[in-house]
Amino acid sequence: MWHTCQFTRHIGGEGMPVTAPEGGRLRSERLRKLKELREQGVNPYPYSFRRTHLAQELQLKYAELPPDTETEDVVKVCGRILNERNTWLFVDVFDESGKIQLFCHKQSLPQTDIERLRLLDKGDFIGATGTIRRTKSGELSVRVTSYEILGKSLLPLPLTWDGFTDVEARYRHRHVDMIINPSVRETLKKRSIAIRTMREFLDARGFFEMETPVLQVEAGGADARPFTTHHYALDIDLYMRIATELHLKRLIIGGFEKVYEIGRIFRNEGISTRHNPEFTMLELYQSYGDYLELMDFTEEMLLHIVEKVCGGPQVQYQGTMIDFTRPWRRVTMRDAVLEVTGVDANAITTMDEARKCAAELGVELQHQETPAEVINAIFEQKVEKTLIQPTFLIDYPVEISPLTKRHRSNEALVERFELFMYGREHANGYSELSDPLDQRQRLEDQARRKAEGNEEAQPLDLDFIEAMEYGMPPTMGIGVGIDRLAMLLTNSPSIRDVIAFPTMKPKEPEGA
RNA sequence: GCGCCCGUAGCUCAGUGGUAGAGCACUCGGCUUUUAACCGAUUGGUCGUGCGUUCGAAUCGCACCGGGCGCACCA
Repeated sequence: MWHTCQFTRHIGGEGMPVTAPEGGRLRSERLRKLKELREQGVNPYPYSFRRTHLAQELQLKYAELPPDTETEDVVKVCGRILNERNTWLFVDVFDESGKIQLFCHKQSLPQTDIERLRLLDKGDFIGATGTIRRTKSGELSVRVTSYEILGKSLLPLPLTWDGFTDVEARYRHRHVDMIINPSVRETLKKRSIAIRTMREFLDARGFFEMETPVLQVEAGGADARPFTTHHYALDIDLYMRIATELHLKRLIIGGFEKVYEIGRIFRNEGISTRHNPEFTMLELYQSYGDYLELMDFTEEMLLHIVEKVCGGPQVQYQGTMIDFTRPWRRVTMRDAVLEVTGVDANAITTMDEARKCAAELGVELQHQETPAEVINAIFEQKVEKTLIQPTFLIDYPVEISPLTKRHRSNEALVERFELFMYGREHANGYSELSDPLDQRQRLEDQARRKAEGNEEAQPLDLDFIEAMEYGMPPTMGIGVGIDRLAMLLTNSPSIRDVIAFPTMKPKEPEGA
């Protein structure tokens, strides 16, 4: 797309020389104005501006000021010009808080300043000094007595009546998207507040935030394909982490009793409205707790965040009310599958029975080796989408949970839950396996399967197993997908909406 | 990885085999000291890229690039 190429060339900054492209007429106009400003001795990129008020502060402070009223209150405001009317008589300036109108009348401004207005463009940053007034038509304004350009823009913003809606252009030029579509900033602000609230919640309970390695020799702790990278000095390939689990548990072994990390995770898998190759996950571990206590803890934490960000225990997501009021439903995997499909996991003991059952339900199978894994596949393909309100699915088969403690009353199960909302997995928690001999056996089993070609089976992390042999307390641990939580809290249909700069494939092939 | 759909001016979109268009934006002019998203004129395009079919391709075919949605994988 030609227009995108132009953006890429000038904003994308892919190391290409910045030359005026063929047809860069709009940009040329602005370069002309920039030159003219400099010739007049005006620095189009000055160093600072000290404002007295944000736009929103003025709107609140003068909310009662009646129309067609002048004051002598002098203020200084600054922001980006996004609209202009009546040949720069009225100028709409936006700062982070909102809009304030500038009133640039020749009675208040020197002639040179009036003439210089024609060198401004929509998109420029401006700082203005003047008195507060409300116009006849009711718009709160600053009657400008002096102004200065704070940053000249060279590229035109898509400030048209039709808006800026091209999805690809919006994601590739997110800074433009944020300027044109304020909801983008609102969404990212809510995400930020959610994460801040989460930190405050955990810090208030005595947790320590930790930072564990991103670059790893073996990427363990989850079932996923990792990214590979290379360290030149050591001349070794390294993996980007797919989870923080194993290192955080080593911190538990090392004597920390409450730790968490809110960190970027990298998984080399498909991209969709619910998956970005890099995403953010909270993982937390607490000694001496089990998965039952952890479910209570999770309810409390997420409810707190929802109330803080959304003002109540309920959120409207894509037309569906999600209610976080405690307690949340807890259902075993066996019961959930039984309810939806009529299949009783306990009645299926052989792979032949399991395969037949899956085929009847139209469930596709891949690496499944045991009936339990087939039941899990049936759950994922048939039951998961039905879990709309917050639901803890509990008691998973041992085969698919190599890091989880066996169920206290059933050897074939583990003490694990996953939290589902709107048919999507949002969190995964369990009573952490702390028996080193059991752990070694289960990871060896995973390693065998990896060797047999299952790329998502977990590797054998000998450092981790050795650490556990020094002794590990009973521990509860959970991972929470921050991006998906942010989607729910902001009613965002795509994960890309809650990520400032989502992963995009380059427009041109490498080396082109 | 698979399926369906999309890519035309800075933005939003028409045009589906016969001279590349509209609105907004930009530039110039007009009018105007309280709203101009006005009026007039101008300007602006390798029609995503390439190869074909054809007298003639934005339009039809094939391949490729990029994107959206759904499926799969997962969080």
